[in-house]
Amino acid sequence: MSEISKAYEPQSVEDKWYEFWLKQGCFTADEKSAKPAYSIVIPPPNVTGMLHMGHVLNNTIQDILSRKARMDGKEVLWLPGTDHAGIATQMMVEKQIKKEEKKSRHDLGREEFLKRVWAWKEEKGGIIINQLKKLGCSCDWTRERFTMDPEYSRCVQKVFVELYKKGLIYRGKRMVNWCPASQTALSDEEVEMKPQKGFMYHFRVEAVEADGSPVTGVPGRPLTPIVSEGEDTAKKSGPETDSTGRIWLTIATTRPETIPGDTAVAVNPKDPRYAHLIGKYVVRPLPAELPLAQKLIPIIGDEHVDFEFGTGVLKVTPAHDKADFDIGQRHKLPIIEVIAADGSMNDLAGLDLAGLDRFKARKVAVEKLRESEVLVEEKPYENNVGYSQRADVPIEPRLSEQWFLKYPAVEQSKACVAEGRMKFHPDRWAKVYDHWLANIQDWCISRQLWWGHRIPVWSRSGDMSLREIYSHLLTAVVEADNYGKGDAREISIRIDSKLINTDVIEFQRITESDDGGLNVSGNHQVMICSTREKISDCLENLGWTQDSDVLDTWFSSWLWPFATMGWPEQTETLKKFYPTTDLVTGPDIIFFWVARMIMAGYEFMSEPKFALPDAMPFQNVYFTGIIRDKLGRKMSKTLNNSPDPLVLIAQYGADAVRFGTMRNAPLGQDVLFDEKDVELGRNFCNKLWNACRFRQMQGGEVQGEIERTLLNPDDKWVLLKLDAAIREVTIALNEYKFSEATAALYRFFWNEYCDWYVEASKATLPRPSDLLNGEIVKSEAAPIEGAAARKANTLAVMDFVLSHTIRMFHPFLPFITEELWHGMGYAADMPENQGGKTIMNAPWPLPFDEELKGHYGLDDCYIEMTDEKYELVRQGRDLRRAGNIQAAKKVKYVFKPAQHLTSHDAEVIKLLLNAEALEVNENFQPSKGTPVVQAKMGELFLPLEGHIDPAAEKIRLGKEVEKIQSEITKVEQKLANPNFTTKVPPSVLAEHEQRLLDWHAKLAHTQSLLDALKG
RNA sequence: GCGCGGUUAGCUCAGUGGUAGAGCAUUACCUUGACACGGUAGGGGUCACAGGUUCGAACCCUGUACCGCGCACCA
Repeated sequence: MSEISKAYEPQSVEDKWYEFWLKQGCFTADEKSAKPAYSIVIPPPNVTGMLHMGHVLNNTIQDILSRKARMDGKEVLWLPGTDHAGIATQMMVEKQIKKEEKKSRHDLGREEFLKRVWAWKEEKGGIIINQLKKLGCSCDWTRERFTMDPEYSRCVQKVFVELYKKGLIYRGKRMVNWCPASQTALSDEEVEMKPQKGFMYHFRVEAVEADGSPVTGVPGRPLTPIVSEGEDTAKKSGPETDSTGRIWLTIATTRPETIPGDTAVAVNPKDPRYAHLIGKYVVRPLPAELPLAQKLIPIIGDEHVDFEFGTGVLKVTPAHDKADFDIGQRHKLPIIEVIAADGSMNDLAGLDLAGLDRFKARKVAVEKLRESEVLVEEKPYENNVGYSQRADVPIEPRLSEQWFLKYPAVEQSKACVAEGRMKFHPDRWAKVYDHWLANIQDWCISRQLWWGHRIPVWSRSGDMSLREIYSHLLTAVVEADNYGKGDAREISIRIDSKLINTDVIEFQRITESDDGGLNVSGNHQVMICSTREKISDCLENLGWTQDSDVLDTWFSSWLWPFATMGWPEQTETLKKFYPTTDLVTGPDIIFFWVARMIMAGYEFMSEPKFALPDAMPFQNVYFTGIIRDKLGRKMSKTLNNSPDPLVLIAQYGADAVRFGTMRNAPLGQDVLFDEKDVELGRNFCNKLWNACRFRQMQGGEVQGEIERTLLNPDDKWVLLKLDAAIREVTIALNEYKFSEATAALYRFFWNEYCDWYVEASKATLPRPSDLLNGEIVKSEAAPIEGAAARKANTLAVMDFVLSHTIRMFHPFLPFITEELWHGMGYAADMPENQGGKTIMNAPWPLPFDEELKGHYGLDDCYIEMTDEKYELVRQGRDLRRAGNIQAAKKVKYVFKPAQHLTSHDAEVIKLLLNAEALEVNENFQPSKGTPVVQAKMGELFLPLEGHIDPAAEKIRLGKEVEKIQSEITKVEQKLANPNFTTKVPPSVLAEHEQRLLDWHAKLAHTQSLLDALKG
């Protein structure tokens, strides 16, 4: 670092070193290494995603952990990659095609559409990876994975087959969460409940006998007037009788558009108001055009009905409500579907509603009820409605044929966290996790999308009628077990056809020919395919068609920790790096991803061949906070409150972005991001840069050896402070407290090293003006003899502190520290693999042991002594201000020491006070009213006749006396309490007594000064 | 409804029973041998509220209020 600029300029430095690291293979993990392993798998970002502040937070933490582990001498694997992100990516490409070509994916067809998505992926897939590189992430890019890589896809297939064979995966017609916008089923986790303002509608229906004739002989209250104002209908509910003696029931609903799908009304059998009507019928008001016979639906009794709620009468729509579906099953009710897949009403909804969107239909249905004078009331109502998280539209509970998974290894997954073998940080998430696991429902894993892993199931519908397909599941599953394994270039296809009572198994073989083609042989025919991907073609030619659905994205990412490492083989990588050490992720995907990965780990890594004592995928999970803007709002595209990290990096440097983010990211709390923090990071880098620049300007080689006999108290002070910082930072990092670690480093480096030590060091470093041809010719601090040695020793201490500090900063600030490590010459001092090549492999600083402390005489008393000296300086500076003396004005102080003062200390005090001179005089007799401060070391005077402002001095001393007195009162009150003096531990008592003495002494002194001034 | 966090300086947050802290912002002064992306010194707090335990509570306990989050959910 011969030429060093005044301010740190990150841009060129960052690119230079990142390229260096890559070229040198510094990030590449060696699975054969003898070093202990440390591993992290990245939470794979969406392949087409762009880096946002959440990624910055997340990946900076992972990088800090990885770099720290390397410095601890571990063999580190940080395995990167991207996720195909089914719905998100498909939606993005569909939107693009719509915009550019005005076509839907159906216009293009499945094959063509998928080509487009792949093309999109090829184009955009590298972006986020490059952005991570800009941030400085030390991922092993040679092992980058994508969840739709061929090898990864085979893992997904194999897992599907295994779970299917175990009976954990099944197909069924069930109520699912249907997203009418993306037209696919969703898992429960993808549904977000949101409060929504709407209306509660009350309408009445007539109770009739099975033949449609009026129910008679039941007394009831008079009919409620249509639209009662300001009264609570619920309280008055119960059957009502009109003037002709007909009986009416009032029903409350928020979804009148589903009335055509009602197949019963339910009351609680214990409800005295209605129980006697069970078995009768009501006339369903919609669709209006149906003949009476088709409008009759039964009144049933079901415990599910809460008679406190609404009117106590529940309309039952089995096709469009989960709870209603269950009631329908219990009572064997017919199911009438009235809402189509796209959220519009179908023909069964009747002439008035058919074709309308569900929300439009709601309004029309209300109108119809009003027209036929059965609408009793319409009042504003807020309830929770499930929204599709991705498309942000209300989901529709819908009956459809889907694939489900009964979660495997649930008990093991619960136990590993409950028993503390796997640790969550902060640990309160363990409770959330446990609660979720205790209540999980089967996972709906099929999606009606095109982009994703297609379900590896073929069915041969052939001549069967549609009805038979539903009741007789017929399945073929491709087994990929042996696929791609060494020389055995063949796979077997097991066609596993399940009828209700019989299993028909046909067995076929596909072998790979030398030219890479595939030969399929079976009991029927032989065919040749040109590529591996043509398996499905073979099957289709044999009369089998593949399920058109794809798997939920999370059904592939739950395999991430081992599918990226070569599973199902027992690879060297798995042997070395599984289970991974740490997982760093946001709590928002604790169920989507973390919990499922744990289950997958236990399910698929428990095989004996993996020889694991515990198959869990990671040992620690660190949950980051959610990153918000400085007003506490979530960052979102619509609010436009999310800064582009790359712009910040360009503006402030990657280190600044990292440092600013980490400094503000306490464990377990959301991060309120403010660009000010990045500015702070930049300022800090600049400070680090300039502190090194100062050292560099003193010239000379790196001073390796510290001569213990030449250490002055300031040296010892800073070395002890360094030791404390090493301890503090190391502990904080071990506990994942990144903001504490950065705060401790910041404090040590800025407030201790720069503010005090560097300033004090100037006492032993001659000014440029004291040098002539490089020789020290003049020094006020000491005789010329020994000055050069003292200077060298100070530089040695600086080099020691800086080389340790830079290393501790490296995980946080990788670029600037690498630059300084080399520039300052510290790299040259180290063995090749211990930091000689790169700071990445330099050893993490260890706290000093007793031997080292003893050797250098680092006794804690130097902290105390030196703190007293600095306290004196602080007070002396205050005198200057109290006397209204300009900071730049050189003044002379007089010090009356309590004990002997070394010439070194005198020089330091003089320098730190920015004094023209410091006269040390044990017998100093100040003139009356000379400003003075009293410290443990002695009294410091500022004898500047003519410059003192007696009035200002009086005010200052007056305030001082006041403050001291209030402190005295506090302590005296405590000591006056007999309970205190008798019950308190002796050390605390002694400390209080000493404190009181100190305050009294100070008071006496200050008071005398004040009196002198007055007199 | 159940559960989990939070409430400390203008802002963002540390602070596990014994003298209330940091950064930013703010005020005054200062371009002093590296750093104005800097230096020095200040001002600023009934630690949400109410009880309790204790010689002593920001800290432990109980309750309340408000903010945030998760889970469940009634038409």
